[in-house]
Amino acid sequence: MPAVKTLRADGRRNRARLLAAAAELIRQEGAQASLEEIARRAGLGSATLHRHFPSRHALLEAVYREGVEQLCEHAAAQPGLDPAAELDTWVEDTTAYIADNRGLGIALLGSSDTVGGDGLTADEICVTDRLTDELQVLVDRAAHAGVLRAGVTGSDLMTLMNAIGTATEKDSATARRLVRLALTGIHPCP
Amino acid sequence: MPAVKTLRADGRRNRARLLAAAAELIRQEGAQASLEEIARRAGLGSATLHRHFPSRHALLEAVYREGVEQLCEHAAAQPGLDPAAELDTWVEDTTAYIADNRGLGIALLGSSDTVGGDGLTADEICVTDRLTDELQVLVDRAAHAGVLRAGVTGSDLMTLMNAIGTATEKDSATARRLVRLALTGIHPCP
DNA sequence: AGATAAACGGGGTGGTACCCCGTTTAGTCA
DNA sequence: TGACTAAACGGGGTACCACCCCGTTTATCT
Repeated sequence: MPAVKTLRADGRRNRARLLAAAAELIRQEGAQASLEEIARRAGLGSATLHRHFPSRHALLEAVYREGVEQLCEHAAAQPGLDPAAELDTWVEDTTAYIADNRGLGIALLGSSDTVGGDGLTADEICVTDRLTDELQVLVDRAAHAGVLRAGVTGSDLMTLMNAIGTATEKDSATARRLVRLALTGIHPCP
Repeated sequence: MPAVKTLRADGRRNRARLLAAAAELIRQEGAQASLEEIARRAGLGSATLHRHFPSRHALLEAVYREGVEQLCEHAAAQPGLDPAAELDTWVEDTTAYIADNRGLGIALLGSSDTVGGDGLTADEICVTDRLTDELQVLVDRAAHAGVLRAGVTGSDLMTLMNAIGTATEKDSATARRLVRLALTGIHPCP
């Protein structure tokens, strides 16, 4: 059992209901889905939603935490691919995920307002940091293997993924095409 | 004098006031600035704003029409640069413009709802088409010169510019860096 | 000047985010 | 077990927003 965890049984149950309702409505209507409607669908008062998630950003982070965790584990699990392909694949997959899940992009963008809502325990970190850290591992590996252009940072790629994923909402096929384009450049090499 | 133009003198004056107020507030608060507040600053009722611009999208288009026109003329005026540099430069400049002018990106993205609001006369076309057409000229020229990777379309680049510009609002320096990155790819060539 | 249609805007509707504060309920301890 | 206490809840209020109806004002033309 973790050291710090205080949340009453009904609180935990209602938090889960809110997250489920939020995930569903966000899938349908995007990241700007009505918070009132989410609370309504969860069968709870809107005040309860605001108590659990003090901002839209906090709610989005919580909704996507699980998916982001899977993406990161997926990255770590890649066996013997070469560093360039490894990086490219993960960047492409993650961008497609952002495109498919309207809202994650916004979750990543927004001012990462001071963590402290009572929906977050101390040992959790925000999804942005989680993704950025994972990406940095891949970037470092590629750089070390000499297959990364000088000056390219993890932060650059993060912004790029976010940009493309957000701009191609609900069209992950296009997102993948654009990512590949951006990774290889628009001009032929020789 | 153009053939088609019917708008009463007060209508024309108020339309200009609305555009000026909109440009100012959008510069301050971004594309989601309150329409009520824009009308208020223009000294007009909100109904008047909605009559001139039936949607936020229509208003944004009108606000940025002039700037877009300049970008397009700038593209046509480039003298003897080689097609690759010509394309790259324009794409970079335009993306920086989108980043600097919060709202233009959204104007480009949104469902280009059927033109027909009384704020548009028949001979005007939407800014998206204007930019896309200009870009296509540069793309064709580059493709003809053999300096464009096969399969790259104007639409691809348009989406990419939009994505990067929107994701780096108010930070055109980063926008330029990311565009250059995307144009040349993240891996070294040989 | 008078007619007529264009343009205006006060004010209504229905929606949203966010929060106060009295009420309910889970957890605890004798 | 029952009583106590703090956690959690939610009805309802405030303030804002987009959007529109419809009676009033005003430009334009003859």
